[in-house]
Amino acid sequence: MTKEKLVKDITARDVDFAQWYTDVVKEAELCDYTSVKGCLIYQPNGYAIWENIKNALDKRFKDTGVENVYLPMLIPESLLQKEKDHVEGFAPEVAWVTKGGNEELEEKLCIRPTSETLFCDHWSKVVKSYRDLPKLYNQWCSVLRWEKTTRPFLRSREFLWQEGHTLHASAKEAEERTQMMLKVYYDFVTEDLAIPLICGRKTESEKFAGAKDTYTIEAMMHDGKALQSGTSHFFGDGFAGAYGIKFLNKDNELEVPNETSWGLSTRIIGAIIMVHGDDSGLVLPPRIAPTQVMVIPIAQHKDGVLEKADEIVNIVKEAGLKVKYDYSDKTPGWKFSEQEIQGIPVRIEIGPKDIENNQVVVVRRDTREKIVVAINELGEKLPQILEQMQKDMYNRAKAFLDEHIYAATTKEEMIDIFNTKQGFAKAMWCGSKECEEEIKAMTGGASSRCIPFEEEHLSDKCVCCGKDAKHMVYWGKSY
RNA sequence: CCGGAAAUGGCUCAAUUUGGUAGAGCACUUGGUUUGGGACCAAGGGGUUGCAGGUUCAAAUCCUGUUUUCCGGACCA
Repeated sequence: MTKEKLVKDITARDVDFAQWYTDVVKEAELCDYTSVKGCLIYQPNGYAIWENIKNALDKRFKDTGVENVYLPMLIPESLLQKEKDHVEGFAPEVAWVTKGGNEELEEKLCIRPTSETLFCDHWSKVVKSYRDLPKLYNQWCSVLRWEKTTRPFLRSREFLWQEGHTLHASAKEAEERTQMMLKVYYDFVTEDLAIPLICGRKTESEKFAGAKDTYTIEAMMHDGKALQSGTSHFFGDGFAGAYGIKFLNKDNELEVPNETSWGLSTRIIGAIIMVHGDDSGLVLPPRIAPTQVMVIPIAQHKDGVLEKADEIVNIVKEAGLKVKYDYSDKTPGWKFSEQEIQGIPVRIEIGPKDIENNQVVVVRRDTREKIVVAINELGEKLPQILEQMQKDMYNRAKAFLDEHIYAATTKEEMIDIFNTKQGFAKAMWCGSKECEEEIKAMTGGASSRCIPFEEEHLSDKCVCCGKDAKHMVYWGKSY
């Protein structure tokens, strides 16, 4: 029973991963398409996941002193163009507003692809003194990037995210903040989403447009491809300089402050799907699941079953868990499938046999393990089961990640890894852009994911050109 | 942006090859029987075929354009 495919209409994951992903998104009713390419409707099941991510992450931000703000969605062209690398990086994918009503605008307005420019413009007006620093701002909003290829959650034109922007008196403080926020992402994604990560610094060519350093958390999807799941950038004083932000320090000298930005988007929902999902649909980590427990009565027409189910629902509620029940006249099998497609972490089956024995059957979504629990112990055991499931999900994904990282010391090994295996490679690198490009070409698209904080010494030479190696790099094909 | 496929009730598809007045299954509504892995019977409601032009006595069907989706590639979070 455990391996059997119990949910129809979902393509098997190992048969066609891309189609499986699309099927899960659709069948779990996470989002729906609209008549504008790349702009999605987040349905209740999908939006609720985002709300939970938002709440959990927002709390972690605020614990570090960050305040929320909201800036406009329109940016004048002249403002966008002040930082050269930035505008070059984003120009190909910005959308423009050129008319207001029937009147042509004198200056066209871009719909924000990200808001560095607006934050800088604002700070250039309000920051005067070292006493005004640091600024620790974040905004939850949507941004627009005119993507050519779109996929639900992974790459849409409009997407929801948070963008944090901070301004500091010293480069050191800004660098610390950059790392601090990466750690916030790391903790959140590994602890709450049960997704294991590789993290480190991006190479020069993979950096954010205008950043001095970009740090990243990278997750491995079930098909072995990487998903950049969150980034934290250190800007130095580049943006601040370009936008004329200055402050007087304690010695009454004019200084340019240092800046950071960091973002995580609805893309992470794609990671949850592709790391934890299976042939029956979504599997949500208990801590982030909008509904943690689904109560399904069996033979509900019989006397006392629904009353007992109500009792169970109350016990679960009192245990502090998010619970739903399904008393519709569908068959139990249908209800089981529905709960599984949607990835609700556990269901509770309660029928005449259980009532007789003062018990319920708790079924874990991830393993389908059936656990018989006495009703008087349910309130205590259920949170333990969910917590165990959260841990098991992380450990399974972590084992998968570890098993799919392969070391390479020669070009041949590198090519072999990406031709015959799914996953990441780790290999030494000389630091040149040319080698990154060559590796990408010869492996069929593997790019450098990051230079990890703790590098291993695999050899003395670059895997590509054979010159002296500077760093160990994780490589992978990515979304 | 390049290559391939597709768009027909809410969903999956048929009818397109050979132009002739849209059909099925699922879903939905009502009634009944069921209920420990997607139940069954009966009766019902719902579509000017993605959009815009064109050819024709006649277009879901042929032609042109366009939009969206899916798959693959280049680009990007």
